[in-house]
Amino acid sequence: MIADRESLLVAAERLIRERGPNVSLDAIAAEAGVTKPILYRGVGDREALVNALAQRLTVRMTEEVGKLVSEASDSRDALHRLVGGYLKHAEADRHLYLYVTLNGAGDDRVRNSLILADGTAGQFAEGIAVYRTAQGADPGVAKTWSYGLVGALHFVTLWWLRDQSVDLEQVTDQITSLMWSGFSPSA
Amino acid sequence: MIADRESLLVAAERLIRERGPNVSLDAIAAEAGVTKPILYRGVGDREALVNALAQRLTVRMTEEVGKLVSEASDSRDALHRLVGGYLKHAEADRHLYLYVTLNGAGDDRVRNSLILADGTAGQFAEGIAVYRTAQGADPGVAKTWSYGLVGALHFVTLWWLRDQSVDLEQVTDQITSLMWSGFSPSA
DNA sequence: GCATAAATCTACCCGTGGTAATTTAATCGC
DNA sequence: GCGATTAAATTACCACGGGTAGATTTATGC
Repeated sequence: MIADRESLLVAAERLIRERGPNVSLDAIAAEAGVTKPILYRGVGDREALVNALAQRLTVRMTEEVGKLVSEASDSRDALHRLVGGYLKHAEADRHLYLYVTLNGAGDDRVRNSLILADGTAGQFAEGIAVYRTAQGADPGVAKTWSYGLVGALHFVTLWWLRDQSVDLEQVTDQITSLMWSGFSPSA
Repeated sequence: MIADRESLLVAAERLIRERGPNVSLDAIAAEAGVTKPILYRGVGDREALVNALAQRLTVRMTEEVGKLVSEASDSRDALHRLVGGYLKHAEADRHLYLYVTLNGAGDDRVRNSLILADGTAGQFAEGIAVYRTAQGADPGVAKTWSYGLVGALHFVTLWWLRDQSVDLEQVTDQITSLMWSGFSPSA
């Protein structure tokens, strides 16, 4: 079995989907039909692996959610589709989503725990800046807002994946409402 | 040196503040002047320790932030004070904040990563439900919103602690604006 | 003062990330 | 085709952290 970077990452994704987010590097290497040092040569250490998987997950989610959003009738509907798409994808790929997002154990805990967020927030920030500029509003909030939105989405996702106490549509509506209109009673 | 639960937790907090969030249970036990099994007898396993520290941190933050909020002139000002107080406390106690919030490595990653959030979100949810009811709005959003707000606050905090690229007041204003008025251009 | 009981500590096990040393495979020269 | 050299992989190991059983000390009762 060949061991280029791509096949290693594919094997990692396959194993995580199948066995859950608690898989060792040994197990991943074995799944790829190689041993640990080869995995290291191909993708680097654990943090590098998580980074790579995060990037791939981000690309897929962005692609899928982007398609949904592009068919939206207006901005609020776009946000609604984004939220729903995010939740749906996280649920469908929950093990991988958890593997990528929950990795606070390294030396630099903050860095690790923001691995997925950094990528996602970057995309958000761009969109927000453009949108705000078009609205004649201050685009300086983009960075802060993007982390806030990603954080909100992420925590609601974790909570929802764990408890599943409400259905997808309801959560989507609720969180969309919060993000769009905020907490103020005017809405 | 005595080794009741309280002194063990105090020692843990002291060591984490001093040495950062990457401290072992061995080191914590040593700081308390005892050994690991005693630490286990007093507070339980690692998850129990994190839980206990999370609860203590939550109590302190709630107390401090609650005082600030109680002096607010209106609801929006209350939210603004809450956000600012949260960020300030997280910065002042950053190591402990990181230790408590970034613990996704156990068997149940989701559970661990929501340890602080569950407590905080619970408090939020109560307040939200009351507030919404008073406004004649649906209080059913409380649970979802509370996780969303905590997530937003948490991620902005992590990002801000890491980068410190904007000052506290600015971030506070920005995230308050997002939470209060939302993403919609009407604000 | 001695035996028993209760507390603590030392020593160990296991799993995981990361790497060095050993072995296997492949290439080159003849 | 065959031996020597080089490149590749594998095995074996180390370090470290969480968790616990067994050895040791300290305290209590007679």
